Amino acid sequence: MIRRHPLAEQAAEELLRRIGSGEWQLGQKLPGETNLAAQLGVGRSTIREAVRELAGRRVLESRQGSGVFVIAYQAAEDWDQVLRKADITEVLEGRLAIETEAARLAATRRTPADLRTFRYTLADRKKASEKSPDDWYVEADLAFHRAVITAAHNALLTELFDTFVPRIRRAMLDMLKLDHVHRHRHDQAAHEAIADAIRDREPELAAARAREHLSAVRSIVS
Amino acid sequence: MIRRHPLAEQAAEELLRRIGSGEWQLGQKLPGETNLAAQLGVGRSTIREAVRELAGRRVLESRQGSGVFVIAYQAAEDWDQVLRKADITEVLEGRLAIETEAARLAATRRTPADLRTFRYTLADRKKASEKSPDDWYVEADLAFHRAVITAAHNALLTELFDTFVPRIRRAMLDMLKLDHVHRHRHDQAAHEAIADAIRDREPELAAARAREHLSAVRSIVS
DNA sequence: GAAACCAACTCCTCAGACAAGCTGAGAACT
DNA sequence: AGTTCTCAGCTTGTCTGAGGAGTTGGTTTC
Repeated sequence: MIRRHPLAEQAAEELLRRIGSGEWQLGQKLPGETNLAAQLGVGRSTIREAVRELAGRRVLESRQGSGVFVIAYQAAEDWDQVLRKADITEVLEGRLAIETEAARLAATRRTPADLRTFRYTLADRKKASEKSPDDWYVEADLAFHRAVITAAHNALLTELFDTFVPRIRRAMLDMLKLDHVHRHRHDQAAHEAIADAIRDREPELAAARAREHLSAVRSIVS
Repeated sequence: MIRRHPLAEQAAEELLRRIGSGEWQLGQKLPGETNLAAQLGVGRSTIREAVRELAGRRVLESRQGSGVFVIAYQAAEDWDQVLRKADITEVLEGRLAIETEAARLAATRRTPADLRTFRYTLADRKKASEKSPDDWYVEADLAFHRAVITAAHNALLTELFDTFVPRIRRAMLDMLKLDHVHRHRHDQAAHEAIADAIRDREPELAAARAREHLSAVRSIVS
């Protein structure tokens, strides 16, 4: 049998499996390290590393002198993982939800500094849309969109967007390889229109324009 | 309660700090175990546990015979943690974004089964709104809102909502302790109106009603 | 030039020793 | 009796030395 994973990783998986199966309840203590090592047939330091790995994932917590305790039944949703596998259409719909609302909020909360950022990022985006490599263009586009989110002054929305960014970036790069047409034309104008609506404090207009733009993107990929 | 950090945890934090500061770039190799141990003034097994912890958090990856590599600049956002600390107003704005869009999508995608779920959950909610304890009422309310999200048939939005649920639940319970007035009156009607708009395939109406309802909730807490 | 070889690196695992901290039972005290 | 003190025996924390196993890059060999 080929061992693809180190013993410590296998031990961590085994512990996670047993926790999931209800062998140890929430808040309960696991058997001691020496005991576990004997049970799984590995050395004590191997068990320690397995426990440490699950501690990093916030499933276990070890207290010196007391023991190792279960603090969560399952690893917290790894959004990176979820997003990596998610259908790009679903991600775009999530993004649409967040960004539309962010545009609406931004129209009432934007500061002069936000407007300055809009100008800079839009200028960058225009330059990049002309003859830069794809990844520059994508970064410039994302920078503007992030500026819109930031202007909503809601840290939760910003973090949500940042979580989505890697997935969106990959999807955009894939898209650009297939379809170079839509890169130049009305796109820059659509972005400027969103910024204008936010600048003019028009929540509904900003939201509508953001929705329209992202709906267009969604209809390209689906 | 004071909490001492074991050396291995401190070492993990130090490594994370150095990675964040750009000392080692993405994909780059860290110095060897013996080297790092000497640098931080700890034993080799301590370094190994620190690395294992960061591996559990998907920041590092160690390959036997090759070395330890950086695979992410920062630990994936622990959303449980983020939400626990987040301002409830921000969470409600996030929920508003997701749920409004979900209502819109649901109006075009809802199945007969979804409509049945609406009827059941609305009936439960009505019953619970009359004389059940607070936590029943909250669960019944959340069940209906989850049904709306589910009817959008977008797994990402559903997972997003589920991530928010614990935080929303706590906030609702806190709210009900302060203000028992708004529990009965127009609330049930507002929920039924959302369900009706989805049933009648009216995306804009469904979205508007969801927005209105959640805006009302937000204005109560802020 | 290409394949085989090898040495020097890396992480992986184990065992043993001791330190540090917690817990509960019993002794000592009030 | 009730409270506090003490300590033995458990726990995890840390270090070290010894090999095992895999990777890498240079050297030798053909």
